[in-house]
Amino acid sequence: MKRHQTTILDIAKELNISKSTVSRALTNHPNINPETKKKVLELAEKMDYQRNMLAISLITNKSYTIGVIVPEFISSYFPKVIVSAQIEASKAGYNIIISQSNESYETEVKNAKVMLANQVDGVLVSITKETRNYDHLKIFQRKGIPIVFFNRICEEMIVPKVIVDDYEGAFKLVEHLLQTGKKRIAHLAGPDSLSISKGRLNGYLDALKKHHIEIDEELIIPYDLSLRKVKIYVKHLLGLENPPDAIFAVNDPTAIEVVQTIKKIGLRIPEDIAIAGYSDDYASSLMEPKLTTVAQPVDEIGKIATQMLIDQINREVADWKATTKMLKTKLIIRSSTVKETTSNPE
Amino acid sequence: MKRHQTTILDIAKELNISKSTVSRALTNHPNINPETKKKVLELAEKMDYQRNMLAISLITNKSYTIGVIVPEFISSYFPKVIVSAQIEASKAGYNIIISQSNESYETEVKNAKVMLANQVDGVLVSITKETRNYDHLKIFQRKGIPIVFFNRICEEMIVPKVIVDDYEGAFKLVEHLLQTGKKRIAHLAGPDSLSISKGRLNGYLDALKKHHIEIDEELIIPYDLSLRKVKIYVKHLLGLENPPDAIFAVNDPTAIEVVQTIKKIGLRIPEDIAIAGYSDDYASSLMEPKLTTVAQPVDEIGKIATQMLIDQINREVADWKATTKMLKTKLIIRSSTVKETTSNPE
DNA sequence: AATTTAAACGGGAGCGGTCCCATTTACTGG
DNA sequence: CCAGTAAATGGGACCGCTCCCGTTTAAATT
Repeated sequence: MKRHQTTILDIAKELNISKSTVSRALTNHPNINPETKKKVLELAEKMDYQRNMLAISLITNKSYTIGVIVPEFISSYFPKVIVSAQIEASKAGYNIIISQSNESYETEVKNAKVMLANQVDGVLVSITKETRNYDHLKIFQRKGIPIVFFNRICEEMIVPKVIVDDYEGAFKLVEHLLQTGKKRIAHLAGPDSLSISKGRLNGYLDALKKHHIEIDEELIIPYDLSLRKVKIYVKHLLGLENPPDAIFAVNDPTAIEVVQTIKKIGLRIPEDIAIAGYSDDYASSLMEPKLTTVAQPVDEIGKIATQMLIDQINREVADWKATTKMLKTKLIIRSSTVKETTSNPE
Repeated sequence: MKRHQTTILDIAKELNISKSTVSRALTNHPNINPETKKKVLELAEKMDYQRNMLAISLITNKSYTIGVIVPEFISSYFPKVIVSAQIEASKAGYNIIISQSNESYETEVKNAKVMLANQVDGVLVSITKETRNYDHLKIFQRKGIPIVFFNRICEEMIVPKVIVDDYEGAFKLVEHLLQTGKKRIAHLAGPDSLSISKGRLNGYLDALKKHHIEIDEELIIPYDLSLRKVKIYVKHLLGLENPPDAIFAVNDPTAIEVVQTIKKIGLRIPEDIAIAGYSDDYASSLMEPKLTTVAQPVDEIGKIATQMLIDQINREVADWKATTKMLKTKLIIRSSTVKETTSNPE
């Protein structure tokens, strides 16, 4: 459908002035008569004038747009981070283009190109579980477009990152499980292409070591985050001759799936088997039993990542400090690991 | 940070040809020697060339970008619709700019202007609970930029809309409650600026009428979707001399909040009081008791809305058929309304 | 009165592409 | 051998705007 634009030239003609003057009125330029300015602004309003950011961005080589690339949109984690990022970006006058990769490397690559083509001033990225090649992201670096990773970072790229202390979070969680008397703690470990998986796995391992629990490789299940497979793994674990008395899943959606499976089988949670997850999803506090998990400061993650990005954008030259900001997590103990939470007055 | 762009002129110089020829190579124009084309494409790849969509959009007056304006991002509803919309848009070569209004009218207006300034080819809109003035959306119409509403529509604008049969969904739900023997069904009704609220309320009223249940105004609570207030309303309802034996909340997040409140008070669900919601949120099937609700075909909504929008965009002239597509809902009966769902083999 | 100075505005190049209209080159047929 | 034609390329206007530089006008200074 063809559409027509009101341009500054239309305003200029109507007022019998030059487009330069109109431009000055619209951009708060000092060299302009306040009366002329007033006239222009009024007419602009009346004519439904909207500045064409494409033209402006083309000239100024600045789009005031930030790209956000996230792997998925189904868990509550990324939407929450994005809301926070959007609020922060908005404060600095930036808009956000969001794209979700559907956990597909191909889609991520495509989305990155779109961001490039649309001249974003910077990108906030969390990679998919499939991403093992980073060329599509390194282009940003080569072109001098700032990039900040959060949550699912790319370790080999030396750029700013915002993460949480996954190691410590997992460590505390596993210690908690041990304190409740559990001895055989299984772990559904995420793909080792993701640093979060590694961090959580190492926290798990070290907590066991610290408490002199022998590590049983049988209890560590490599898992690619496909929820469909959870049921199989759980049944496999329960079928072992020496089955686990607790399962620590790499994230909450997985833990929720584990709980559903266990409930269907008929075991009691947490008496027969305790379950814990990671990230404190929206549903985790609502389900029965409520899920013990490690909460991440989602708002802060979105806020800080955006601040770091805008900071980079505003820098004259690229000084690759590339600080990695690591935030603390919080262990949230609920009824999936302890029989009755101390009565919960609220 | 200053950055440099590889332009078609760089390629042209390098190859000693004109930028017109380079352009032809890059755009699959027929009038070009295949060998020249090959050379150009190879060099472009080597030089990390990325077409500048800003420049292209400026000329062609087409951005291949669709704006999406949603009121919130916290429930799973809108993210799901957006994922589906993005997939559909992508098929047609369109990208998506998403903005969420945080249920704030002001933010929605701002976001609409951003969409305009960024020259979107069309917009997909679901309004906030506060929106009562539609000038910021009518601008799109005036400028000939197609707009399609979904879910939270603007009734007074004659444009394509994608909705579900809220009336019927609520009707069936309330009939179900009556069939389980409930007699005094309360309704937490949404703001009447939203058509969905009205549809659900009318479904509720008509279902009661059909079954000759007298309507008790006391049981209909006007509610502005602020979850914090739910607790107060529930306590108020329970404190009535003739309290309800069922509560139908206008949406799932509210119903979930109702359930939490009732559980804390100590009443049994559904024996003492049954609870039902609307939209089948992610958490609804996980909580205890599982929530009876009315499911919406989210994937289809996103898909159809996007198709209708792109269809409008591709039209030569605006022929305001403005069809409203109404989709069917599905009643999902769970344990918040019936004691034990018939054992659930899966 | 002549000159300086500042305020306000106009003109035009150019951002990175597309696309129309020449122009050049090579090949065909009479 | 030359007009006619098609294929391939070049040149340049233009999309809507910013921004630099030059011009006009009026007030201030000497």
